[in-house]
Amino acid sequence: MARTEHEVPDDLPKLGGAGAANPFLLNLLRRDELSAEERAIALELANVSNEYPENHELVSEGERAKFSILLLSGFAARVNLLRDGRRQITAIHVPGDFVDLHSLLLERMDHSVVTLTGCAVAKVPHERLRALTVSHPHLARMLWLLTVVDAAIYRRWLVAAGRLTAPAQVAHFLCEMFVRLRSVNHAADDHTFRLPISQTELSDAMGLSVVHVNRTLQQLRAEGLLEWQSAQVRLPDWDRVTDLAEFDPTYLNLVRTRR
Amino acid sequence: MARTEHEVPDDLPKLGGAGAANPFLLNLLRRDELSAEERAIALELANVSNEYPENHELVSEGERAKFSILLLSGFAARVNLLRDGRRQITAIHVPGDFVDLHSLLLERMDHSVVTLTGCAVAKVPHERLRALTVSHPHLARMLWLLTVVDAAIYRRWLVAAGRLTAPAQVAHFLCEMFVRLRSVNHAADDHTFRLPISQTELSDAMGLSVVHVNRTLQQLRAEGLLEWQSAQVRLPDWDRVTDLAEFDPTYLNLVRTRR
DNA sequence: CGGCTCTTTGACCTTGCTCAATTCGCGTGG
DNA sequence: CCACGCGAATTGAGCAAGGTCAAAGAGCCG
Repeated sequence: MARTEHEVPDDLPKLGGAGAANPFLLNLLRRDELSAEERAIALELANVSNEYPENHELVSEGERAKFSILLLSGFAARVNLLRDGRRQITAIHVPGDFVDLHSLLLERMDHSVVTLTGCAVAKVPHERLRALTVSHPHLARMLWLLTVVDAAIYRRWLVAAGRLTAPAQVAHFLCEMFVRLRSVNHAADDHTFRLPISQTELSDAMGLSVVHVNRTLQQLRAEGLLEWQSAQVRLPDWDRVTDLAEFDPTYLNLVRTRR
Repeated sequence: MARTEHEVPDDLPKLGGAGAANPFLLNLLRRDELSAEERAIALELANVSNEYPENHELVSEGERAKFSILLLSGFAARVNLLRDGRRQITAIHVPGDFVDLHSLLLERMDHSVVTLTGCAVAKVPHERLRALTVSHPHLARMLWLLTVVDAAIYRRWLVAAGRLTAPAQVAHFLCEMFVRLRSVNHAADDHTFRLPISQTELSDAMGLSVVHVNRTLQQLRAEGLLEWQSAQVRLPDWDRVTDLAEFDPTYLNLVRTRR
């Protein structure tokens, strides 16, 4: 995880114009170019949308899914429950994430996906996706890429959980959230963004206790690395916070290249 | 992670006959049926093999890979280094694993892959794989599946790291290794298998200190859950060890179904 | 004005870490 | 055959990060 550069690339293209409002398309366009036809299909996949309230189970453990869920607005979490009721959140999903693409290939869900806020989602039938792997291989590779980026994020969370102190781990998470949200135009350049998750949820994601997360946040605040009030987060000192977290955004693959 | 059944399916097909000796083909055949042509291609991918000694860096952090590495024999690890030299192993790969399939879609490697033993590997050019996504969509989906299973394993490691005690975490790892090795015919039905990794490597995978891993192993031994001498591991009480670890093999997707 | 959820605090405990030293297994050269 | 070297496994002692339990504030909505 040696860093060659700390900074988020300041040359993140603004990607205005058609479809820029659609976070899913944006997610793809950050990483490769798409033909007009591919863009049209992507927009169509993200078209029909259902609304769900906070705390709704979008995907249930044990089920055999018939469609994959694309998150258009709101936040969701991948949750694993333990016998004694404790839980681990293995991923936080933000607008534009194809939350449940994995289920296309998994025989049976080994975890559930829950909304953390009200969410608008598109449900894409697996048949449709399977057909795309035949008719549009490049677009299919882009979807594959999304799952591979998910995997890269898991790896980074593993590193953070295994080898960083609590403050560094939390800082790493916040840096990641900032970069991911900014890539879909949900974060401002001054490192401010909306993060509507409770400390309990954060503690489940970090594998820490709520009490310790609370104290960790206070510590980050005291060191001038974090402001967080009523779901508004700001990272006032990006250089120091990325340094503490050993954060290097390479793993997010926010680079346009042939895939 | 509620378990519906602890046991590894005892009906794991033996999958004898042509190609059964090839762990990569086996890995695919455990999860779906393949046409004769697909089987031929899979065998061909796993054909030309290079040998590397222990502790060889197969993939280096920062590089732009031009081929993916398929592991035919031996053990390898995905490694992330931290600034201070500490490291986290995010995955252990066993024979048959398409270790580095992820690099097909990643722009630049954010971690390295290192052999833990002598290894025989096949290097598959990315061009070849990209062509397969066009010419053989189903086979491509099977490769996609392999990366999605990798992701499922990461998630499970996250749960174990975040919410299990050290003994349970280590036990979970050993259960997983057993099931994965058995699926490529590298483990016996009496829960014995060869696991040529040092306690230091295990500690890097678990995110624990070597000292603590050593004590944890002693504890598992004392409780009659583990025998481990000179790279031979045995789990004498499968029911109790899966219970301790809350191990449920569903996430490994060792089920033949349409993908 | 409750009632509810989320955040914060205090006190105390325990898991797992660090540092440092032995011991063991095993291959090598004498 | 045996001393030596070396990496890996093991042990001991003391410490610290993070957990648990329980209670007290804060913010928000009906």
